[in-house]
Amino acid sequence: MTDSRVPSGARQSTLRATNLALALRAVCADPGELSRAGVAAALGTTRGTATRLVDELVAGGLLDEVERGPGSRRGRPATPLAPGSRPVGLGMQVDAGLVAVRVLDLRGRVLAERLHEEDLRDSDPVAALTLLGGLTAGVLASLPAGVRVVGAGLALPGLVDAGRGLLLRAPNLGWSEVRPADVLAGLLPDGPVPVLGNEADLAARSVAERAPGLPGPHRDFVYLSGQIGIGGAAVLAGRVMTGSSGWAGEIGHVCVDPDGPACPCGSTGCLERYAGRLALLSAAGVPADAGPAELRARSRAGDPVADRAVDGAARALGIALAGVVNVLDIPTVVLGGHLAELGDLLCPRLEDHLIRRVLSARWRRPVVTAGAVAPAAGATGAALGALHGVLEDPVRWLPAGEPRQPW
Amino acid sequence: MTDSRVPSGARQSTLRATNLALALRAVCADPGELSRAGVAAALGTTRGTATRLVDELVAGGLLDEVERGPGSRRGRPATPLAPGSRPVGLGMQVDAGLVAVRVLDLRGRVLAERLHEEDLRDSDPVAALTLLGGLTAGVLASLPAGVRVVGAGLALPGLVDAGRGLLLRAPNLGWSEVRPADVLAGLLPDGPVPVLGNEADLAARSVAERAPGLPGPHRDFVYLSGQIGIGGAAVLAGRVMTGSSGWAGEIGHVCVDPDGPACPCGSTGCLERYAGRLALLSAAGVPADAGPAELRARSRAGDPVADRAVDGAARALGIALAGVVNVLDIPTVVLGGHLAELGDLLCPRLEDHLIRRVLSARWRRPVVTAGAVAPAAGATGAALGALHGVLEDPVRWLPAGEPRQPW
DNA sequence: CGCTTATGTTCTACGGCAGCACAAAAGCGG
DNA sequence: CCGCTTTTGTGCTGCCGTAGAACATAAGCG
Repeated sequence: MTDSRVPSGARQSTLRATNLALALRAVCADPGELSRAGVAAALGTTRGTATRLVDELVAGGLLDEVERGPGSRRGRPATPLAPGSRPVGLGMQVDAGLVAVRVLDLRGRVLAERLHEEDLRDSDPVAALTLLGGLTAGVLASLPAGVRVVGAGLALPGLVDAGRGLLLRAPNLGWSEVRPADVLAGLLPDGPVPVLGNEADLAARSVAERAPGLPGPHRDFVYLSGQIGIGGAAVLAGRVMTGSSGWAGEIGHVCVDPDGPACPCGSTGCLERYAGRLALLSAAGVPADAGPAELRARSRAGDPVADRAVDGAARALGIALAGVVNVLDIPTVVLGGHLAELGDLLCPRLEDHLIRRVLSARWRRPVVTAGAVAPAAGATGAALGALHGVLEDPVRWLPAGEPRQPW
Repeated sequence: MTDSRVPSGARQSTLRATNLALALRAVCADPGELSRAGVAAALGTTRGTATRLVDELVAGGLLDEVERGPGSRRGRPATPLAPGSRPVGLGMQVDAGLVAVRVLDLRGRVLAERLHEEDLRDSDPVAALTLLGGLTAGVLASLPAGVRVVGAGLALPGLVDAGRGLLLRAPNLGWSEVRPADVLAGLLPDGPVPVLGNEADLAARSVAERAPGLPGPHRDFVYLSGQIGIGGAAVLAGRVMTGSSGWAGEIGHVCVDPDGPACPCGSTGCLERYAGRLALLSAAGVPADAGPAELRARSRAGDPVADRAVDGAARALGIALAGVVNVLDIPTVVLGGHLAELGDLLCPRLEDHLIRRVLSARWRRPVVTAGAVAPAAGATGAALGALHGVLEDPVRWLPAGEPRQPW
């Protein structure tokens, strides 16, 4: 007997499951544009087969037949399909500055949300999670009848062990070895246990897709989440690379200068010491509570101290990101959080650094853009992640779907 | 009309193709250990189905029925299966110091090889490739009758555009915009066009698997190829991450010290300036033609200059690798080339640096090991890559297999 | 108002796997 | 030595899912 892992063989039912998933994904990638015939064309099957698949998905609520627009082509009019509106995903987030809950449906529409700003640095985990639980209970109670929560996710700014549902360490919250489900369980109605995820990974996911299966503006990019620290995530072919334990993306602790200042993490010259929110504001002489907007205003007004601080951050970001791009070959960078707020100042300078330091820049020019400045992007990503369970295995969510393997 | 890419739907023949591939992979992962019944168990199918699949693969030469050993269990003795010995992959390599050709079969056995050492720095591409073509023609002519070359690969130390068959730039060879197939085509018998690949990526592949589908000692690791420069590759779940254009892994040009020496690449303080073969030897005061073995001997004999050079290289490698591990979460490093030769000196020091600088080291300790010091690992990886085509789509290589889509 | 065109549905045919029964080839025990 | 047990390998039938084609449906067009 050996330990080699070979996935189990495909049977007839696998075929149906695969095609159901493909049909669903095809509609999700093109909401409202595809009919049964369109699905058939997209999958390369006959219309007969597509009809069978779509009918089953419609019956299970995973697809909706929607009203057709005023399009007037020849022939029998098609019945446009859209992702079902009943399955919804629950996304939650706890960050150093806010607690957030957001509910999305398969079309990426926000059905309900609640944000609560509060300084949670060095906070008590139980208190903060109790607050989150209360917000979540309220949001869930406000949902229209008939929706079905298919999954839940919780974005946290730290190292997470998703398998065991354990937050190992979140420096900016001051939390260690916290198991959020223990606190949330008592506050929420019976439902899916939230899957833990890293805030930057999930925020990146919200950039990679606008709705489950609906690609966003970029498919391959490095995301930089400027919170108090600097998190990151690499997205390749629309998939967030989480590494072998889910701890990938700690760009904030890439060494930018070995002789630089010490970092609480034990290393020296970490990127965060130069481009983290607090480090950047203090280098610019901007009070911490004034925020990046003030820094941006001062720099644009010609304040040399502020501008030098931005320069320093751009240089540090350039060194770290050049390393990342050299190693990963993903020459597109999307800035988030406070870095996005400084986008017009940072992007061109960052591009200059990257062009100089990236080996392949001559053949493919690196591009740096600022992402949308949306609050609690992690919660959106967590909800998207929850909904992805439906796209990956639609059979589980159809009436006849057994919970899992029957034996 | 949209541009969304949804893979085409699965039909009955897809099922068979999938199961053929799974059966083949199961045997490759456990050569000589699985019978038809074992394949059935591995795939979770019935023995009847497994028989059908295996018979087809045996008829096509992709599997062999081998003699059974002296195992004496109860019941009817099984017929052990092994990957077929007729399909072979051709691997070639051009490096700054050698030209190599190697032929592997599906069991990972070397059927033939030829190595030729020569200083090819700033060489003429046509001359070098003509030399390679001659070696290859000789190797192919020496192959036993009945083998079938299923693919070919060429490992090159530089940036490669595999899609267009173009070597963009190989600094240490002094080559730019070279199309090797143009030279090789006239020298080789009609056969598969060699697929270009980066030397480090392919060397990493030869660490990741000992034969096609047979996992090597590590599944997740960062490989560092110490040639004249320093190439690298990240392997996750046994798959080499080549990035969006295939240019990933340029660890040699990660910035280790922004105030460090200028690099011909345009950046400053690149890792190669500290730990590249020539930089390291010259810092240690060892003549370039003496090589890493001499450096190792001096350091172990207590030569302070040599030891300080090793320290400097370890420090630079530590800074760069800590960044890579922080970003990718792959806390296993395998050293190759001249770095492997210095393994006993470098590994412990490198681990110390990583433990200090890697954020997740507390939960998962980074490990640095030296890989086997095998010459022309890139050629082996190229041959493995060529053979992988068989594992991915066995139907193409079976008698009834049409070239591709019939329409 | 009939023709054209595209969509959606229904029916039969075919291919592939599951499940079962059975044949084959060994060891075990009297 | 022979029958029993055990495991492997091979047929056979039935079920399931898709392909392909014919047909029904619902529009626009002249």
